Amino acid sequence: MIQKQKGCNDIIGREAKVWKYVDSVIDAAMEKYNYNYIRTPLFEATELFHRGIGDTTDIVTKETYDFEDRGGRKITLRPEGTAGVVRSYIENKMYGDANQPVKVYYNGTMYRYERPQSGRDRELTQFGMEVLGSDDPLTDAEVISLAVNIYKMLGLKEIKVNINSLGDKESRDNYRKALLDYFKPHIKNFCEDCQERYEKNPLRILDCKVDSENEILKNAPKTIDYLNEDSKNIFDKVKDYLDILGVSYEVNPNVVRGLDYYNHTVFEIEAKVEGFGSNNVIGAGGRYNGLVSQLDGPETPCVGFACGVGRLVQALELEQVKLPIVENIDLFLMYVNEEEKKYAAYLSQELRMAGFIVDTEYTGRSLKAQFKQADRLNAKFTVVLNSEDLNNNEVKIKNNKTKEEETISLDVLIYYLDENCKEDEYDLEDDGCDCGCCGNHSEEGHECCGKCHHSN
RNA sequence: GCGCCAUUGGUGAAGUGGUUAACACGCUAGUUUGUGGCACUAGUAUGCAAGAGUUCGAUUCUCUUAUGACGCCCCA
Repeated sequence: MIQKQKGCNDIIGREAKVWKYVDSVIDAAMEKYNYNYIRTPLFEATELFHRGIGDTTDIVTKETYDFEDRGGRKITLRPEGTAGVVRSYIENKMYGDANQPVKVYYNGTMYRYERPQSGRDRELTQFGMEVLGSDDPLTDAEVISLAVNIYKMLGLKEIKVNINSLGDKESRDNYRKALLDYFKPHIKNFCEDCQERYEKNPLRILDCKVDSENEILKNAPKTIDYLNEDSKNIFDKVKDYLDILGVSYEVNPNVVRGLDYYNHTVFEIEAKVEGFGSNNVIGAGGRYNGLVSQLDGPETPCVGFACGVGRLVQALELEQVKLPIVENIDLFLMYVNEEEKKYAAYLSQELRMAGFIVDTEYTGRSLKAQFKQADRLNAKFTVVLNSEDLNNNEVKIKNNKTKEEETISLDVLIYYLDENCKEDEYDLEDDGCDCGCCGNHSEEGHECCGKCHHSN
């Protein structure tokens, strides 16, 4: 048997509906903030990621899917979304667009050559947004609040925003130097990995798991103490705007993104869900003012955010968030003989065109088994087609919930369904909630009926 | 890249170096001349991830590979 590739997943059944729903919420939110959907290729020239992400760490050298195509070109499956968006921004000369800044969002699969473990797969889906062409701290705040609002609209309750600032290049360099000086006399007492990090990526010592309780680590210099005047002002503005947008956050000096291209604002969003362990960071982002020019574009300030959809779905499941997912059909058509079957085929087509969700029997099962199938499909109504009834231009329709059966004229079937199914749909969307399902259920002081899909 | 544990029908699983691989759910059919969901009866893995080895004999022991779970490295 041919199995799926390591770290890849088939998303099927109810879970697939959850993904579809999450996608629809993302689309709706992005539309409100006026971010435009962008699709870029799944694979790009390897060089894009080498120059974009930088080859300082293991990431680009060991953890991407690289291959040569038949023409000998070096290709890499995209491991993240930003590099492709920036490439497209430059190639399509979006810096010349009348509308500035350029606000885009993406939602698609990424590929990372890693050993799978909890919350990490080789094929993963990320959505994210980028604002290119503005250094206004309001864009930093807007990106963070948009991310937070998407989580809230989905009904995620316990989320925490950690922000930090790395400052501009000068601040970053000063900080890095201070950090190296600080750790120099102590590093030999740290774990092996940290000793290596000291050489390769000293900022990451700050979130070492082994040495996290080490007093020396706890008292390490903080990025925000090394911000120069400009950087400090920018960070203060970002915090101001976040307050105005109603986003609660915590300044966490240990948030340091691994890549070189980040400067100024960096942030991570955690889902505080029981059983999520160390994989509770569901989204992260920051400002990357140097990336566009690094990829041969004009000097362009940018800020962005990305979120792993898999982890997000996992968080929704762990929090047992109720989602408005339709798992029923309007009508199941049953029959026994060939004549009735033909009519079932005809009628199902007509009703589908009229807007109803209709299914019928395809496996030659007994009537008894067909009823079971109707139950399994959660059919609101069932019809057993009967030659005699059909000759009288009639049909017996049964409400599968109340078990009441009525004989109605075929001519009014559509109106009958229209009336009775519409009501059901209204119930479903409304969920009996009077509060308007505003997505603010995690806000303090907001009262909820407790019946809608945002509550447990 | 490193480590650790696992893999038995459609599903949850029990089990053993030796004949027909428990049990339950599900599914299909019947009891019910075309109205189910209950009940009862019957059927439902020539098969224990794949390949190789040890053995008279392997689902069981050994090795290799694949996949899954969880750690480490790394984390875009």
